[in-house]
Amino acid sequence: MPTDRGREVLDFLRAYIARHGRAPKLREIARHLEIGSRGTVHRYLRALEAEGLIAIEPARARGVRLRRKAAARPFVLPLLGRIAAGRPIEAVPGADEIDLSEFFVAPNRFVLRVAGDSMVEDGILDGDMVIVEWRETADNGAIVVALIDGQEATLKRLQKNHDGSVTLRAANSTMPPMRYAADRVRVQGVVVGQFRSYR
Amino acid sequence: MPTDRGREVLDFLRAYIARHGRAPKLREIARHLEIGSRGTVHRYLRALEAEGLIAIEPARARGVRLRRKAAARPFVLPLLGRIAAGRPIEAVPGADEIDLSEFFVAPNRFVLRVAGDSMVEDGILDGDMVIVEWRETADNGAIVVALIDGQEATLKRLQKNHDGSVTLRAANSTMPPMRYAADRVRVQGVVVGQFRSYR
DNA sequence: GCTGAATGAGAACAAAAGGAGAACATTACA
DNA sequence: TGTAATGTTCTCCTTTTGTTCTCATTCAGC
Repeated sequence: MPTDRGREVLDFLRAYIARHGRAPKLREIARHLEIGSRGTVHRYLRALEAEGLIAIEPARARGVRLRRKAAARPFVLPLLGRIAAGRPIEAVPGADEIDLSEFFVAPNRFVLRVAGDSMVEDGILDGDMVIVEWRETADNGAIVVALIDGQEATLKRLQKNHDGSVTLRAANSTMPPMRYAADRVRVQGVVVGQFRSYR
Repeated sequence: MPTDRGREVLDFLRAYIARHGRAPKLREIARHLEIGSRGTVHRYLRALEAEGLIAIEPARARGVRLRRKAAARPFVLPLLGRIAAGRPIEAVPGADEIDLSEFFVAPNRFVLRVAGDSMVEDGILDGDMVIVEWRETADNGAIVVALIDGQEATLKRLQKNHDGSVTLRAANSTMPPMRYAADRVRVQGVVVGQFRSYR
């Protein structure tokens, strides 16, 4: 059981690691807790290590790792159920919370803000964010970030044709599908998610 | 686990490759990170290769390849920029990463899975998730979870009328707006976000 | 009073992190 | 083919970081 101050150090470690994905430096911990000396901070870290809450890689910058016992609060929201017009909210059995990090966070992903209405019929509106996984191949029908002639980047549905050519389809009936020779189109990533904020 | 500077090199590699389709030159990395020596940059690349995050084709210009293992940060994804049909990805100045936990997670929020097409014209499709903030009041035009007569829960746009009554509008032209006396409608929450997974 | 735990400051040191630049080999390209 | 650009390998340097000390202060409990 850590002391009061030790617990504050641990709380900050959790918050920092959740936010940045790596441990803070001793100086950052000290500044946040208004401690003037790195030596003092280090004493707390050693105490936390002695209790099995963290592991310290000696002499390494940011060499602190949280152990299972001290795992950060998960990135979850309660999932209340399904909502449909005209009926009460239905509870979803067996799924009472949803881990957003499973949906979104994975290696090699990044976010793009969408400009324009080219995917509006797939529910991707101007200003929405899409989560893209960096990949060079994609399945037929996937929404991809494609680079045409090494210059123009677009968000389109991918269709591979039998003759080897590639058709890129917008989800907007005012925009005709475009067909390209295979070597003109390079897939940069596949859209694996989308989100939007109303604030 | 890369050092601070090594991680910045990796972030730049990811952003550059996603944007240009090929790796940068050492001098480009150096200029972006304000490093004066190519030798220093090369040391970072070798460290990243030793950790299995990238592969280097020896002596080749732009001979860096990202490996799948390249680690992402939990809850934080890089924001590469804006994408629009017919133009390269534009960088967004001053916003190079998005903290999804700040975006979505708050103690008074929950997630609902949407069933049906009542909000399809607002880009909320069947099966999408909406993030709802628990509140009893809402601004005009907000998308709300409303309870009608204490029984039916629906997802609709809210419109407060001058006579005190309330109109709930679906975003679907086949569904007519419905008008209710104020005491029949109770706002349960306001939609603050929406997301979708393509897996 | 006395004691011990908790907390803090700061000095001193070794190692890591970060950088500059020279020198050379190889590649890219007009 | 020849020249500039690029990648690669060094060594030397400064700053930052982690680490280990000692000393001081406060406070609770006996």
